[in-house]
Parts: sequence; C-alpha cells; structure tokens
Amino acid sequence: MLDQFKAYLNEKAGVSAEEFRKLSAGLTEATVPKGESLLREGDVCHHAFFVEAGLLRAFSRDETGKEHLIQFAPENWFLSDRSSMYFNTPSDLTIEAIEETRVVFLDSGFADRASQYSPSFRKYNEKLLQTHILQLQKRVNLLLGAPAEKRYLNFVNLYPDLLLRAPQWMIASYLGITPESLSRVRKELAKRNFRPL
Amino acid sequence: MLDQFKAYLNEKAGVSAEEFRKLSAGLTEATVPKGESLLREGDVCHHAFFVEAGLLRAFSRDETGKEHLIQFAPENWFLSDRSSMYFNTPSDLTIEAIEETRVVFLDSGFADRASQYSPSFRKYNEKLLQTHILQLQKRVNLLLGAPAEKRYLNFVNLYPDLLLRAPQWMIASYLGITPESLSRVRKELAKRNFRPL
DNA sequence: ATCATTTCTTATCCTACATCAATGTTACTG
DNA sequence: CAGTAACATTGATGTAGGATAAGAAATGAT
Repeated sequence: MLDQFKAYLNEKAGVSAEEFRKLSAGLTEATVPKGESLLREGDVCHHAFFVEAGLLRAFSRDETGKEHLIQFAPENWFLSDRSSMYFNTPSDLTIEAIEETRVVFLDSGFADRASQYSPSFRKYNEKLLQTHILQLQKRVNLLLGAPAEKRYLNFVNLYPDLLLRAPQWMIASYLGITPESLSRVRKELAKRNFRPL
Repeated sequence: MLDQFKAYLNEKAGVSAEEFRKLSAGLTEATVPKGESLLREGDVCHHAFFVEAGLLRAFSRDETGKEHLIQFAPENWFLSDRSSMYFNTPSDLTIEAIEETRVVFLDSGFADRASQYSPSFRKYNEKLLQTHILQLQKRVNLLLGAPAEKRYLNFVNLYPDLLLRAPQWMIASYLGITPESLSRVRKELAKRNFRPL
C-alpha cells in the first residue's frame, strides 16, 4: 500500500519514512482497468494522480472531435489538470488508463499539507512545477516549426520506453500528426538505418 | 520610480503601500531602447522583467537560424526564462525590446523575499505561475492541429492591442507560420467581412 | 524631400502532410 | 481456430502552407 509512492518520494525528494507517515495520512490508492477514465472533459479536476504502475494519458478534443494527446504518464509520474484544480474550473482534458494502472489519489490540499510536514517535499514539488513549465516550453518550441521527423526523434529520446507501450496512433496524436504520417516517418527512418531498440 | 509597478501590485495583488515599501527595497529600473536585448541566448537568466511601459518579446532560434517567438510582454506583464532562472542553466531565449521599454529588474530571490513580506504577493505570484502553465497548455493545444486562421483568430482575441504594435512577421513567428501565410490569412478574413478594430 | 531599409502583399510553384481507401497485421474471443 | 475488432502499413490524391521572387507601402535616416 503506497509502497511505490513512498519509495519514490524517499529517493527523489528525500522524504523520510517519518515524514511520509505524516504526509500520506488519508491518501487513497486504486487500480484502474485499461480504458477507464480518471477525469472526464467538463468535470473539475479534484485530484492529481501519481502512477505507481501502468500508464495514463491526458488528452483534449477539438471541435471536430479530434483527440490531441497532451501528456503521457508512466510509472512514477504525476498527472493532473493543474489549471482546473487550481482555478476550480471544468477541465477540457480527459485522463484515461492506457494499461491497467495503479494510482495514488492526491487531493487539492495535498501539496500544501505535505509541504508543511516536509521541507524536502516542498522543494521537490516546486521543482516538479518548474520542470513542468520547462517541458511545456520545449514542446511549444518543437511544435513551432519542427517537422514531423524531428518531433518524432525528440519523442523517442524523451520516452524510449513508451515507444513499445503506447499505440502509434497515440504517439502520432502527441506529435500532432496522423498515424499514417507517423508510419511513413518510421519507414523513412528505418530505410536510413535507424534502430530504436 | 517604480510607480507603475507599485500601482499594479496594489491593484492586482492587493499589496499595500507599506508592504510595497519593504518588498521593493533594492529593485532597479531601466529604460531599454528599441531593439536592445535584456537577455541573450546562452546566458543564464538572472532577472525577471516587469514591463512598466513598452513592449518586449522573447524568442528562440532553431538550428536553421529561424526565430520562434515564444512570448510577447506589453505593459504590466512579467517576462523571464523561468527555467533558466530556476535551474541556473543557459537560456535558449533572447529577450528584446520591440519598442523603447521601461522595465523593473526582479532578481532571482525577489519572489521569495516579497512573498515573506506580503502574503498577498505570495498568493498573486502563485496565481501567475498557474496562469503561465494554463497559457502554455492552451498554446500546445492550438499548435497541435489548429490551422493558421484559427490560431490567428485566437491571437487576435488574446492580444487585440498587439495587432497594431507588433510587426506582422513577429506575429507570424508567434503563430508558427510565415509572414506570407499570415498575409494570406488576413486577406481571406477581410474578404469574409472581418473587422479587427 | 529623397533615397534606403524594412515591412507587407501578391503571385507562382512546390513540398510536407492530410485525407481517403484498401490491404496487412495482431490479438481477442466465442 | 474462424471471425471480428483494433491497430499498422501502403498507395493515390488533395491541400494548406512553405519557399522564392518581385513589387508596393511604410518607416526612417540624411
């Protein structure tokens, strides 16, 4: 129960067993079957999710109904709609399990509470936030101008493991291209001696 | 001296005159002539800038040398490379004055110091951060899939005033299209009875 | 004013990627 | 192990937007 979360916070944030005992009070955990949603478009996001095992995705849908994959979250990642949580507004994201996934539910007050109990957590949480911004910034940069192939290569570097676990149409959606285009990019890369794996 | 900044913090963040006196200690102000840089690609970003009057832009350059406009900052906006500041790493952004601009320099420690002196500031600063993330998220969403025209319309809504002040090639760069394309989009919109202004 | 430079538009052609449609794969499932 | 459903590849064709080039208009320096 919460073992993975505890180990992660200890290793990454330096949260001691004692600190963890306090800050984890009241946290719940659940296993979400493949395909199930943790957050639905239009609902206010009341929790951040920590992935202990499995894989989540967050996506939005545009007017034409097309899905845009905003983020993947494999083991040891946090996922939520920060804006919806913070501003208490309906989310335009859906969060869904790509594989059966074990998650820890972190309610809105969690980060603040935990920050009080544990300075290490406070620091780490701050770092997560800054990293989040950094990632978004980089993504904007790529989307502004980089061609499909470059975006794909960047993705491969960033999430090598996801290549095998996420279906290609989702990866395509993350990159902002069609599955067909992704298939062609991959073919092209293969021809020019490129070995992922 | 710092009048604009003071008024802004009072109105938006509810920072009292007394609080402002304390938190503004040591802040400096400068007027940057049109075309001058406040931060150069490769340098570590040591300040956030508050724009009292004028207009700044932040942009990156890709391998091919093409500029990508990351953000505009007109009056009463903050601009900086958060990641470079936080992680103390060389920035890949350049920050430059589009018009002659009066800015307040906020050093790395400022936000934390000011947060201690003023709880209102602390709250407001947190809100700015969350808003920043929200904006980035929205931008990613647009860039993933929305065609040039829609991006432009979105821009017009978001920054109506900038339409007149920023040259079109910069706006094009912000949208991730060429100035020629932007020109086409505008022509098309004009034909279909669209009146900005 | 005048000339130069920068910005904006327009026109032509071209390329990357989308769309559509068919065919191949896997992988469940009864 | 057939039968279907989900996913991936392939091919043919369309199109938004890029590249290039040239002129118009604005801006600015002398």
